[in-house]
Amino acid sequence: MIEPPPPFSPPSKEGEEERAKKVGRRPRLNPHTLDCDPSRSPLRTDTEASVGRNAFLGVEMGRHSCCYKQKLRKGLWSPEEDEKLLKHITKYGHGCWSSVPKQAGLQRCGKSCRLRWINYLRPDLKRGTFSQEEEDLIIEVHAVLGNRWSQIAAQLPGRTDNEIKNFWNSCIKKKLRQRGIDPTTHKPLAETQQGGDDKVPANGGRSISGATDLGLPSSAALNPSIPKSARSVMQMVDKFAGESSNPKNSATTGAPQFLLDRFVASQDSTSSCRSSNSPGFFPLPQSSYASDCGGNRTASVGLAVTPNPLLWFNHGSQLVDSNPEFSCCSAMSTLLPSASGSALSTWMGLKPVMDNPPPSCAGISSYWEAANCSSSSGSSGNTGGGIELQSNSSYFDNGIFPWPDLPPDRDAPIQLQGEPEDLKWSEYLHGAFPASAAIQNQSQPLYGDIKTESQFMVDGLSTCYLNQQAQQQQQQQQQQQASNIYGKDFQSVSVAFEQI
DNA sequence: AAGAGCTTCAACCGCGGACAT
DNA sequence: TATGTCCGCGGTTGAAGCTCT
Repeated sequence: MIEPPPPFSPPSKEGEEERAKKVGRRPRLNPHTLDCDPSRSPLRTDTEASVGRNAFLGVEMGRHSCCYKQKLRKGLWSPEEDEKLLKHITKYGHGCWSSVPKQAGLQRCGKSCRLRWINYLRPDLKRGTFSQEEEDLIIEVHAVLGNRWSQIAAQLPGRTDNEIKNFWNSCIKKKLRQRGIDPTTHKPLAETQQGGDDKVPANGGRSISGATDLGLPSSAALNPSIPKSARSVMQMVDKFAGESSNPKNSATTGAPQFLLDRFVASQDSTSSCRSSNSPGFFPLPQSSYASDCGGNRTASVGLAVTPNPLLWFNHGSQLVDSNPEFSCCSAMSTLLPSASGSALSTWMGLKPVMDNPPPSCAGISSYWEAANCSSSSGSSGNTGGGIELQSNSSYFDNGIFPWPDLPPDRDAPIQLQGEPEDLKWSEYLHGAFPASAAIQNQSQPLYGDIKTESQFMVDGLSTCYLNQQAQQQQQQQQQQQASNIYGKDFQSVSVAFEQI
């Protein structure tokens, strides 16, 4: 039984209002999807796009190749365009993006369609303000990943890289500076200014040095007495070094070293805190960002804030198996439980493998895969780590999204903070775009190789924000999903992993 | 009331990687 | 191996809306 996607939450006016309220302004009126009443719209209508970036453009330097063939629209999307794209992708999946506009009857390039879908129309998008937990998580993950927005976004279900990037640039940066923290280095501004280089740390762009933060020697990673599991981390670091040579990754060059430092530190100093089957706990300094974020918050996820001076990450230990190499990966997942899927697999070139993930790690395992799925759902496989959710006749034979048959809880959007403004997909189908309702009964794929969007990411990290009971329920669901959806992939990847 | 300046964020641009031929 | 195509990512742009004077 394939789980249906989460209910579609179209961009909601209330969400915008909430966001606007937070930033102290009136809600921005977006006539495209927030409100289709053009009388409210200060923006141009579909036929008014004649100036600036909203104009029809012909061939232009730098345009994507698919844009050369015909005059294509640019600029803001009209409600009609949105509806066309939404209907098309909902019905057929996006397949090859370059063919989407043609198939959907849009005068857009595939790239633009992809962007619109990913950033605005995707059913699993969460709208509204960023919660404090999300904000903290962004900061923490940014400290490790740098400006890898897509990977950061993978840690925040329902958020897009663009959204996070904008949020970072417009809000978080400012906040951090106000707190005396350099948003680039995540170090105190005074320190970075003294160093004379407030943009790029002297260690080659390392955002955070765990050893430094902990007052530990960064050379600890080179300690010959470190256990095998830590050495395998070093191997991963070595592997990462290749990637870090890429200038684009310079901002995060030190992340694995940072992980390694902490791993070693944990091996050295936390033995009394370790469980028998856990390779290590990772002490992290108290988030310096949490100071004015309402001190009582206690997040249940690794990269979140805690009132304690040190964060101790315990992933439940059942994830760890007897294979020290794997244990090492598990340890990494402990440190970065949410980053493990996309980030770590990218860093390390490894994928987590569990043939039969135990309940305790079902959420993680499904997340790992789901994160990749999410981040590369539109990919043609070039990420190497993602699992493509190819369209399957079984998906379509019964209708793409058979939500009317869902039990009530299936219709409840998974929300971090509870956002009542989020419309349910079924409501949406009968609301903003009534014509879309017919989609449910139409289901002949156009392509032989369609990447349907009907399987959006399993909401792995959201468990961090749910209460424990809901968390357990969701983990069970995720386990079920993981075993159902990715069972074959687990098996195949498992074989591959054994060869490592 | 007007407009300058600022903020927000949707969308574009260009690059690099993966893949096909 | 070379070339072309496609995709995804991160940086940037600029319109819309807000605040301040």
